[in-house]
Amino acid sequence: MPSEAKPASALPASSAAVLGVAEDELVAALGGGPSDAAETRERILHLAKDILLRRSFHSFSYQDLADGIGIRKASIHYHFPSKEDLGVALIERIGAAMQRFAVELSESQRPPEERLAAFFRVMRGLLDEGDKICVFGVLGAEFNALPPRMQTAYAQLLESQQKWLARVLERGRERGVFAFAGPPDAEALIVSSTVQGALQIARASRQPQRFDAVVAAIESRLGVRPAAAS
Amino acid sequence: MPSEAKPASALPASSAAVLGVAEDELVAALGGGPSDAAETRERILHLAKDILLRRSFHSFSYQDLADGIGIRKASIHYHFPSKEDLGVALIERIGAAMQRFAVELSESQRPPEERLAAFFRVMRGLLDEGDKICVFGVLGAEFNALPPRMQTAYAQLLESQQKWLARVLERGRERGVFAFAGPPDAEALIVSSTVQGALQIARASRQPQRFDAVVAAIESRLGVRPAAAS
DNA sequence: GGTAATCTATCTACCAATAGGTAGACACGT
DNA sequence: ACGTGTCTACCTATTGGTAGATAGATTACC
Repeated sequence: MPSEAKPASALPASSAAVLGVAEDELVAALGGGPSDAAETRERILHLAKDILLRRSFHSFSYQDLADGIGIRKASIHYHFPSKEDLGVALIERIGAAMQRFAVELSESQRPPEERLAAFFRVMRGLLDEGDKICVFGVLGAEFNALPPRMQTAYAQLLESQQKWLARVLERGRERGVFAFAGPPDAEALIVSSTVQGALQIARASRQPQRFDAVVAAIESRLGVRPAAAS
Repeated sequence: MPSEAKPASALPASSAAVLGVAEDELVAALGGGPSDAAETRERILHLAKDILLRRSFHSFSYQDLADGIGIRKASIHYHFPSKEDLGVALIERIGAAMQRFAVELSESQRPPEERLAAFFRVMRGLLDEGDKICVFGVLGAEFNALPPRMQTAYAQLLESQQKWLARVLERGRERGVFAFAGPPDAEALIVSSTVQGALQIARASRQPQRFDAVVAAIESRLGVRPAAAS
C-alpha cells in the first residue's frame, strides 16, 4: 500500500476558463475539501481542459493528468476508457459551460451589447489566465488529426456557438445598438473567426493587447456605442 | 474571385501552397524521377509541410515521413537530426516562400488590391488543396507545446507577415483603393486574425465557402472595389 | 443484526506500439 | 581514401490501453 496520505493538491481556484466558465462554482458546490473524493472525474476534466487550452490535445498524455492530479494512470482510464472519450467529454463539458454562460446572460436580461462584451471578456480572460486560447482555435487547428467522435462533437459545438452569436448580433441590430449589413450568421462567422485568430496571434506574439485592439476594432465596426453601463 | 484569367505571369494560385508557394516548381525542376536522389531533403520538407498544414506538428512522426517518401527513418534524421530542426527548417522554408511570393508581386508591380487578392487566393487554395490551413493557424494553436526554437522562428515569421500585410494595406490606402481608419498594422492584424480563424472554422465545418464569405466581408469593409481585372 | 454478495474506485503491474534518436556498416561517386 | 547518403539494427522513454488484485462502501438475504 502506497502512502494514502494524499496531499490532494487543491483545485486551482483561479481559472474561470470559459467556454469553461462557471465550473469553479461547480467544483466548489460539491463540498469543501478539495480531495472530497468522487470528484475525481471533475478533477480530471478540469485539469485536462486546462492543459488542452494551453497546449493542444495531442500534447498531453494520461500520464500528465495522472501526475497532475496525484492519481494513477489506470484510474483515469477507469473514468475515461479512451482518450477519445475524454476528448468528447471535454468538448461536451465546454459546451455545457457555454450553455450556462448563455443562460446566465439571458436570465439576467443583459442587453445584446453587454452579452457581446461578456463574450469578448471571457475570451480575453483565457490569455491572462495562463496563455490559453479558445477551444475552437485549439481543436480547429488539429481538426484533421482528431478522433472521429471529437470531430463531430467539435462541429456541433461550433454551430451552436455560431447560432448564439448570430442571435446576439441580430437582437442588437434590431434594437439599434449594432450596425452591420448582411445576415446575422455571416456577421457571427466573421466575429468568431476574428476572435479565434486574434487569440492565437496575441498569444504567440506575447502581446495580449493585440487581442484588445482587435476587439476594439470589431466593436467599432459594429457601431457599438462605447458601452456606457446603462 | 478565384480563377481570374490573369495574363502574363499569372500569380500562382493553385498548388502554390503558400506560404508554401513555388515549391512544386522546385521539386519539378529537379528532374522527373521521384527518387532522383540528392533532393531527399526537399522531398522531406515538402511532405512534412503537407502533413503539418493538414494535421499539425505533433500529429506526425519521422516514421510517417519515412513511409510517405519510401525511405528509412534514419535517413530523415540524417537530414534533420531532431524534430525541432525539421520544424525550424519548415518554418524558415515557409518564410522563404512568403518572401518569394512578395517579391513576385512586387516585381510584377501589382497594385495593392491585387496583392491582397492574391493573398486571399493563396489562403483559400489551402482548403481546396487538401484540407489545409495556414501555418500561423496550425502552429499558433499548439504554440505552447512547440520546441523553443520553433517558437521564436514562428514569432519572427508572424511579424514579417504582419509587416508585409500592413505595407500592402498602407499603400492601398494611399492610392485610395482601400479605406480604413486606424494605423495599417492594426488593420493588418485584424485581417490576418480573421483569415486565420476563418480557415479553421471553414475547414472544421467542411464549408469552405464560409471562408469566401469572410473574405468578401473583409474586402467590402476595406472598400475594395469589386476587383475589376485590370 | 450479521453475513455474504456486489459495486465503486482505486491500485500494481503489465502490454504492444510508437515516439524520437543513435551507432555503425555499406554503397557509391569523386 | 573520402565524403555523402542511405541502410540495418538497435535504444530508451513514452504512448494509450488492459488485467487483475484490493479496499471500502452499499446492498441483499436470511
